[in-house]
Amino acid sequence: MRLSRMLVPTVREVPSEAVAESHKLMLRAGYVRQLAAGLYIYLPLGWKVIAKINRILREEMEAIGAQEVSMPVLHPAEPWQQTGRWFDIKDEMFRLKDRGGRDMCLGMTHEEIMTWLASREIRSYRQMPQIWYQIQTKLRDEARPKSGILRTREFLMKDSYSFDISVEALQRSYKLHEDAYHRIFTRCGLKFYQVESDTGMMGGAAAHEFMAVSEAGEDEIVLCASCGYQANVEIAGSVPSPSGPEAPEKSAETGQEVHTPEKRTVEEVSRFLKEGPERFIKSILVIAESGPVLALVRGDQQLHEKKLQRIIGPFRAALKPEVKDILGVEAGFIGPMEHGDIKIIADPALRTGSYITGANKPHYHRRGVAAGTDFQAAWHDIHVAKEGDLCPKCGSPVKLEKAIEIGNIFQLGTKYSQALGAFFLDESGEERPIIMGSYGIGPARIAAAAIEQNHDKDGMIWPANIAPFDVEVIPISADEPEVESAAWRIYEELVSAGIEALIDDRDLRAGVKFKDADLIGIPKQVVIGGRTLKEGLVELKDRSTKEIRKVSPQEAVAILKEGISAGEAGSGM
RNA sequence: CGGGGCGUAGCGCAGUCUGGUAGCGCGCACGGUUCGGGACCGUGAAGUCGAAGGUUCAAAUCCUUUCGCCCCGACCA
Repeated sequence: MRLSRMLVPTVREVPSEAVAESHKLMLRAGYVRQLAAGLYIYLPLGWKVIAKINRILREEMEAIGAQEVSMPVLHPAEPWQQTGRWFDIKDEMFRLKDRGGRDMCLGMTHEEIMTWLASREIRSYRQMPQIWYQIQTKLRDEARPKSGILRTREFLMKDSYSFDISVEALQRSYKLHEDAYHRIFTRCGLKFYQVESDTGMMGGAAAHEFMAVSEAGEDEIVLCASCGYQANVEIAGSVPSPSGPEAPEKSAETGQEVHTPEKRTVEEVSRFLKEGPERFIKSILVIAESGPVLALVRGDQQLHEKKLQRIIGPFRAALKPEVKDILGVEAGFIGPMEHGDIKIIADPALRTGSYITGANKPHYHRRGVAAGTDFQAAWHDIHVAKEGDLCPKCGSPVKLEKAIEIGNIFQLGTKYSQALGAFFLDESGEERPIIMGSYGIGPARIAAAAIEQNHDKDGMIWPANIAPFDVEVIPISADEPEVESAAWRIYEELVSAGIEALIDDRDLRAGVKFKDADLIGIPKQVVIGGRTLKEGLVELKDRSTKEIRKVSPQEAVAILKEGISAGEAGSGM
C-alpha cells in the first residue's frame, strides 16, 4: 500500500478530550475519528488492526469447532420479554417501534436470539454439543461512554454460545473457550490475567474475565503471586491485614467515652484522636427490603456494596432522618451497641480486638468496643479487597492492578433455555433444557489494550500479529532516483513474498516521515537513504527496540521474510 | 442520573472578569530557498464565536433557555 494514497490523517496536537493514552494515539496516528459520544469511525489503519484481530478470533473459534453465523441487530421485543430482560434492563437498551407499532430493540448481546434459534433447531441430544458465534455490532446506550474506543455505545463483539446436554458437557465447552481465549490474547501480544468474576445479570454458575493490565482499565483485579488466586475486586475475597503493630485496646479502656465535637467521619475522628483508621469501626445503615441493616467494617475498609447485596438483597443507603429515627442518633456518631433487634452484618476483620466507634450520642465516640461483649453480628466478608490484604486462599499479601476487560466467559446454565423453551430429548426420551454458556471478546478493547501496553513517547508499537502492516518502507530521497527505485524494489519483493508492506512514497522531508512512522507504530521499518545506499546498504529498524541494522537490500528482504514468518509460527498459527 | 469543566478557522488555544475592528500557533494553498528526526522566508484562503431568545446605540463578552463534548461518581446484562 502506498501511504500517499491512504487516508492516514496524523496530527501533531491531540484533541483535548482524549485522556487515555490509547485514545490520544489513535487520534494522533489517524486510526480513528469520533462521530459523537461513544461512536467512532475506524479509519483504514484502525480497521486493518480490527480485521487482524478478527482473523485471529475466527481461526481460534473455528479451531474449537465453533461455527460463525450472522444475527440481526434489530430484535423483536418478545424474546427479551420472555427472559425478563426487556423489563430488567433499563435505559441501557436502545428501544424503538417499527411502523406497525411493534416493540423492537437493538441487540446489546445475543443470548435471547441465539437461544431462540436453538429452541427451534435443536431437538435431540444427538445434535449437541454446538458452539455458534458471531463477530458483529452490539448497541448499548451507555450511561457514560469513555476512554476512546474502550467504552462505546456501538461496538464490535465476538460472542459465542455453547449448547450442551449436561453440566459436565458445558464445562468441556467452557474449557475449550478458556483455552482458545488464552491462545487468542497471547497471539494478540497482550499481557493478561484470567480472573474469577461476578456472574451479574447473566445469571449462572461460574464466570471468568480476561483482563489486560492497564492504567486505563475500568476494573481492578486482585492477584496473589504465591498461589495464583486471581479475581475481580467485584467478588474478590481477602483477609484484611491485622490492625497494626499495637494490639487492639484492652479492657482497661472499655466503655470510655471521648468528646469528639463535630468529628463525624473516620478520617476526622482518626486525626482528632491520633489513632489509625484501622482502630475504628465504621457503621453504615442501609435499608433493605426486609428492613434496616447496620453494616460494620473496619475504619480503613470500604463497604463492598455488591458483597452486601448478595447477603441481604437489594438495599439503599439510609437517608439522614431515617438514621436518626431508626438508631436515635445522627450519622457520624453511630455505634453498633444497643440497637435492639436491628440486623447487624459485620466484616470478620472486627471479630477480634476492640475498637473506637460512635457512642450513639452526638459528638461522642467510645473506645474499647468489642464484638461479643458490646454487640452481636452476623459475620460476612463485606469489605473491598485492597493492596496489602491477605489472599483468601493462601494468606500471602495480594496485589491490586487496574485492568481492561477484554473478554469474559459465563456458564449460563438453563436461564435462557428455560425461558425461551429450548428443550431437547435425552437418551431416555425425557425433555430437558439445553445447558448454555456464553463467551464474549471485544476486538476494539484488544486493540486499545495493545496500545496501552505497547507504546512509547513517539507513538504506538504494535505486536506483530495485529499490526496494520508488517513493514513500512521509507525512502529518504531528495530527488535521488536511485533511492526511489531501490525502495520500490524492496517494497515489491516484500509484497510478492506475502508480507504486508506500506511504502511512504509521500514527497515529504525525512523528519516528518520518521515521526509518522514511529507514531503509526508498524513493527519494522526499512529506511533507504542516499548516503547509505551509496555504500550499498539500507537500514532495518525495529520499532520497539529502536535497534538499527545496516544491511544490503537483499539481506533486508531476507531478514524480514524470515522474521515475519517465524513470528507467526511462534504465535501458534 | 448527580457533581465539575469546556464549546471561538481543520487541530491546539488566547480574547469573556471590565461590552466597542475576532486574534495567535500548527495545518492548508501558491511562490522561493531547503532536504536523515515534525525546515525557513514571503503571499494567501479559511470563523453563523455551539444554538435560540433577551438586555444594549453596540454582545464572543452580560442575562435566560437549550444542545453538544470531556472528566469524577452512580450504572455497566
